[in-house]
Amino acid sequence: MLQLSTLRENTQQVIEKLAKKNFKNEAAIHEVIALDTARRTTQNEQEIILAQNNALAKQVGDLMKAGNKDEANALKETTLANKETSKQLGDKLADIELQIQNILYTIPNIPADAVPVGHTPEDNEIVRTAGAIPTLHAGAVPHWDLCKKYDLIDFELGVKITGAGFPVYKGKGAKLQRALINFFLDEATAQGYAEIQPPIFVNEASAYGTGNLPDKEGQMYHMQIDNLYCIPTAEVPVTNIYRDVILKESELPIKNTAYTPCFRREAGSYGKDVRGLNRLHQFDKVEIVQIAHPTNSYELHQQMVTYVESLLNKLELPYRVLKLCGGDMSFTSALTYDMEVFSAAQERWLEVSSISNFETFQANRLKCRYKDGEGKVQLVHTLNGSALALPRIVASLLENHQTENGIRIPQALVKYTGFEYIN
RNA sequence: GGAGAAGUGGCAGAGUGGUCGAACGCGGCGGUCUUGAAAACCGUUGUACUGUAAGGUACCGGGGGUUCGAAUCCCUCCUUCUCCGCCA
Repeated sequence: MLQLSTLRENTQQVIEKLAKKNFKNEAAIHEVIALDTARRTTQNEQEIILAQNNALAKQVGDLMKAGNKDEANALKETTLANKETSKQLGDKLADIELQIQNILYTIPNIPADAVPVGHTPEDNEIVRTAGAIPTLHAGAVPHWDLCKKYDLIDFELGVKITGAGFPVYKGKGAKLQRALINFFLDEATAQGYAEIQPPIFVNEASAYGTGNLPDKEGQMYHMQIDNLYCIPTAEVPVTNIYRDVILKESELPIKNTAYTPCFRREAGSYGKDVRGLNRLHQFDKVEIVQIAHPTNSYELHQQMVTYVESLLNKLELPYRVLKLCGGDMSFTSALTYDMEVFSAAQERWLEVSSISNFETFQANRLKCRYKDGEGKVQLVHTLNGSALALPRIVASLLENHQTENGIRIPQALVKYTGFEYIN
């Protein structure tokens, strides 16, 4: 959620910058500014009446004490009339505030200057490509065939137990999952990220806090009986730790990492995008989150990218780093890098991580702030990234490292799997 | 799930209808003293909105109500604690 002060003070600039995100609803911005003016007028009117009533109430008290009942009763009439007016103004104020909030929820974050112009994924900027794309042996197959061949992941069994998109990991497939989770957590911890194990269901307030509500209502599983949501990413519970918190400047940056299962309804996905491990309803992910000082958040953002690259290098996977264009970025992000690995048998790039700086957009909604040197309260910057999402890593790992004699486990992972080959 | 008790500032803890944004203490910050530190002493110390400012308004778990006036009374929800039941 953008700050009203930003919209009010830099209206034209904001409109121009939002064009890069294909946001064309200028009217909404003007409307919200007008509503804000109305809000202040109304609030002022109400506060004058409230102040008057506060004074009158004191006088009534004094008169009663003095035994001057008639005069007290006369004052009471004014008070009661004021109360009625104040109530009406209060209702009007609440209505205006609701309208303001509803509009603010529809305005996306301002993209950073570094964000490339563009509308589709084709317009994303390839920052760099690294790692050698392997030449597979004749007869190499996509990961879904490998899963079946080595009995690693059973998709049909998942359908029986739950439904499509809920695979069952078996044997070395299950062990590989556990190995990757431990590997990612250990690496993150070594980089100074404090490990968190959060709840995987969150309440409504948390879902609003990170902006999953109301924007992505239909994308989350919802448990109506207790009004809880299954998290689509650890970002939600971890970032909400800092909801309504005022931090000390010296505490920044806060670095957290968490492994959680993630749940996504993925309504509207179809075809080759959902084949095998490419898109699931339940998957495992290790997330990294930073709560940062605004002055160095972009530096930290780069460090996060470098860190995720180090993971991909250790897993010996070819990857590329994309800087997302305005049209492909998420609603809440100011700058996003996507990491894609090349899945050699499918011969396509798969997104395995998305690393974003939200600047104050999320912090404003979360009310996560810090107190600066002068004692003033300021919004923090929030950042997060996957490090990493498992399914597509597993897909590319199986495909890229397949040999005629089995699937080779990258050296860095062997101490976690306990085996060097899947065969 | 049943019965009872309680939720006040960073913490601890007073306050049961008006003068309470809230005592006292601890902690934090600033200062005096000291070669330095500790101790002691003095001062200061919530958030938001609004206003150029002075100031005003709101907030004592959340929401609603009674009253001229609510931290204080009533309703409701949430949370915590104690006991019982159930249970990985």
